[in-house]
Amino acid sequence: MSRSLTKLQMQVIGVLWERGEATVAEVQAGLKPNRELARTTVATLLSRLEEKGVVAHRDRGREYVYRPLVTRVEIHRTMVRAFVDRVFGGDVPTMVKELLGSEMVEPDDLRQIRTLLAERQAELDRTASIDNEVDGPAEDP
Amino acid sequence: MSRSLTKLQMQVIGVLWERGEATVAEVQAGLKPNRELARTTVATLLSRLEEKGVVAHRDRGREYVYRPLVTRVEIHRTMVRAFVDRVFGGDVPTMVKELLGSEMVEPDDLRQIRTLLAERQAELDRTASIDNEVDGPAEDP
DNA sequence: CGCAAGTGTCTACAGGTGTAGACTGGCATG
DNA sequence: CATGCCAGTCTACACCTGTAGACACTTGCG
Repeated sequence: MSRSLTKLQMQVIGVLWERGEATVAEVQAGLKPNRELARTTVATLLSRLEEKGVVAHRDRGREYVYRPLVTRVEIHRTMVRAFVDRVFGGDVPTMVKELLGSEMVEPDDLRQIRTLLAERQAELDRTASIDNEVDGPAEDP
Repeated sequence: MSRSLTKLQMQVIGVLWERGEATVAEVQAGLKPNRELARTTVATLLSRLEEKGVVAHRDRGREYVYRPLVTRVEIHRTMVRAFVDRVFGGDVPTMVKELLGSEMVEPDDLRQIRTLLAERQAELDRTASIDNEVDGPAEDP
């Protein structure tokens, strides 16, 4: 479950993530700044997302109130993984390399990324040292 | 030029990248380990890639020899950019965060990424200091 | 010379996506 | 009660992608 979503689908479920839940009209309004879509179009999109199992609705009077069934982070992870597999054969460092070369990373981004990386590394180091007790020494001289 | 490619399209052009150029039959053979596709299917795929402008062919006797018109790195960059825009609204740090949280990054990957990052930062720092010398406080000469 | 083998072309179809009009039924208001 | 607004449903259509069969043409081989 929780397949990859297209840009438009992301925008639609994005409105739901922002608000917690929303009617078709509210989603349509929430999309407004970016796209002008007919109400029925939004309804179709939501129905299809429901078929895919990523959103659900409940009745409220004569209208439906949709809510997301998957979190943003879940979708993100699924999609990043699929993307890296698809395009880079699962090779994350290569992807990072292209990313850094693509002129879409600002110095400030870089700082943030380094921080994240340090955190993640600390985490892994902790795990690794626990592993070492069981596993024996690593290959690093 | 050089839109995003699907997984299958990546595999097809991947054969061309590997070999420099190839006939339909060669591409079909090159795909073999992964997918069994009819010759006409491969031919269709190549024609469509040609329409998109990412490959071209020349005649050699009665067969076509296809070659890539874009490099792997170009495609990678285009696709990473499109992906980050589509899924993360262009927010690279967020993507990296999800990436690191997605359990697909090994300690060794982490080391490589940190190195890349350091290099890139050094590069940006150089550029920044040059800018400062020329640019000073305001941006208008 | 005639035919098999190999090659490109055309056409087709199913499934997904973006987009929306036409249709239907209920509810509020005059 | 009648009428129109508003919400959901159905149907449709164009375009992209994956897949491939039916055809036509060329050429090497017997």
